[in-house]
Amino acid sequence: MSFSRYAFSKSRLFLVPSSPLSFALNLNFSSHSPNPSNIHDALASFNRLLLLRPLPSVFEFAKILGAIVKMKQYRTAISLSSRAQSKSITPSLVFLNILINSYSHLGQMYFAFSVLGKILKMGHQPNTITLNTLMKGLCHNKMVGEALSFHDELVAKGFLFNEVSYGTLINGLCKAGKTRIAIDVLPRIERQGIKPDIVMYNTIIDGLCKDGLITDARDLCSEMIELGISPDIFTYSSLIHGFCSMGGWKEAYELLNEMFRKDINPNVYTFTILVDAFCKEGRIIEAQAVFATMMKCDKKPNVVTFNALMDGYCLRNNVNVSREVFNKMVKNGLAPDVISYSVLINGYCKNKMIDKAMDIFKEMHRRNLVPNTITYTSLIDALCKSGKISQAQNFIYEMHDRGHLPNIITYSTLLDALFKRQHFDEATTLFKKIVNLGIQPDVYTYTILIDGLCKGGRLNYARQVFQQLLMEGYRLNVQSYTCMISGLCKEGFVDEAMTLLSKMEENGCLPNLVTIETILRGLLEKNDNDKAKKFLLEMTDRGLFRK
DNA sequence: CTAGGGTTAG
Repeated sequence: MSFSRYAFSKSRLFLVPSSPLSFALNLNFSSHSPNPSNIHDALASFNRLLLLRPLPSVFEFAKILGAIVKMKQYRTAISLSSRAQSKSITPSLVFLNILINSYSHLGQMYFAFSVLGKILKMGHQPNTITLNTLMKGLCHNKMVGEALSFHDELVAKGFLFNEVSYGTLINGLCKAGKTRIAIDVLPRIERQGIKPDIVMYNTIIDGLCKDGLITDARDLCSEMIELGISPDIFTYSSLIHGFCSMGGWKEAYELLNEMFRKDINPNVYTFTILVDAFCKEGRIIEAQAVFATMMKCDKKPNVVTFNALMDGYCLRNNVNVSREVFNKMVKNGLAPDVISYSVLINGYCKNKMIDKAMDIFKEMHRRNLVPNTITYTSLIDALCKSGKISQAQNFIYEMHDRGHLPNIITYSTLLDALFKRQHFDEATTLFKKIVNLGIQPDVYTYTILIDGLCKGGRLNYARQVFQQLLMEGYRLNVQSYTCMISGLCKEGFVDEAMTLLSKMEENGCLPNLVTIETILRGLLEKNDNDKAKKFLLEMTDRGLFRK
């Protein structure tokens, strides 16, 4: 795909959204801060500049725009830039680069590229920052392939990229789940005389950790060290995160000690990773201890830290304490975000306190926070589970209206609800609808489907789906296999269930206690007591009852 | 005054 049509598009396409009312002339002549640190000061400075005669240079305007973008107020940056331009400020390259960044953050890549068009039309030469910003925008908006073609197109025209360019592309690839391709980038850029640096290595190390390939991540880290690049706080945070999420507490602890030895002090990221990891294991006491240590080290917890802790309490069904943590965060001067509210809503929902959840939902509206697909999904799940299907349906409509479309998790929730309420035909129809919408079912969806079909007396249909998935080599998990095994046992096909048990192990999926119990029960129900005894002994010998 | 890496929710 070529981007030339973006780059050379007519400037009439350069439409700017209308200015938000929020900054209706905030003229504050007394505050004379050259580096505004809050949005009101920034707006005031900008307005002041616009009133000066002669008009200050574009440099001054770009400086404020840069500060506004650092505060993530992209819409404001865009509005201000169009106001400056309407007052006959001629935008500089830096000014326009900032604008590209703002559009990219808002997901408006078409406008971002029309700014590139404007740059060319004005006779500016786009610099590496311009192009890197565009590539980053494409990557963040799920267009990594386009970012790569854009890069190739420019290389073909003789443009030279730098370390930041490749750091951007590598990150885009990793975040798109294409870590292997990201790794292949390293030798390729070396041939162009660009040295892989610590950012690129850290990005890939993090990607490998997230793929569960912690050994590969460690190997890559060693490779980096051999090249004379020492791991930094980013490297350690990613590796510690990787180990924690796989239960490798010993290794995580060793890495932490290694950090201390090297005088690399944990920061808010490192601490939050630990708080979160302990919370997810249900070890809330340890999470609290990390939190306390963090304060002692004079590292301030941020919203993310508080959110992780709140979720930890919710996971232990302690939604009231979670709410206290929420209040504590506010007392600490932090502003709860969409995730804080979603965690609380989910906590109340899981405890069947839907009214409380709805109160929080309204409160978040009052704070001008916009619920997203995840927030809605929690509510929909709770409503379905308590039989309030029409209310759940209303939320689905609301999601569409607000542009937060249901995703596979939302649909899986609905599918589960329909099966649990034994609306088998509606459930089957919904599954077909999901596929028709082009939404890829995940392993949870398939498990819900197979389980629902089995329990709905449609074993043959379930079998068919399962066979299909096995043939496609789809990575099913222990729950999926166990559902199918359970369905087979219930209809008396215990031999087939045992064949499937071998099959799952062949496919590298170990049975758990539920799987074994299911088969055992199947055998006993058929009065195959000898077989049951033999099976039990075999499983005991293999140590499958430990843990 | 502008560009790349690590933390949270269903």
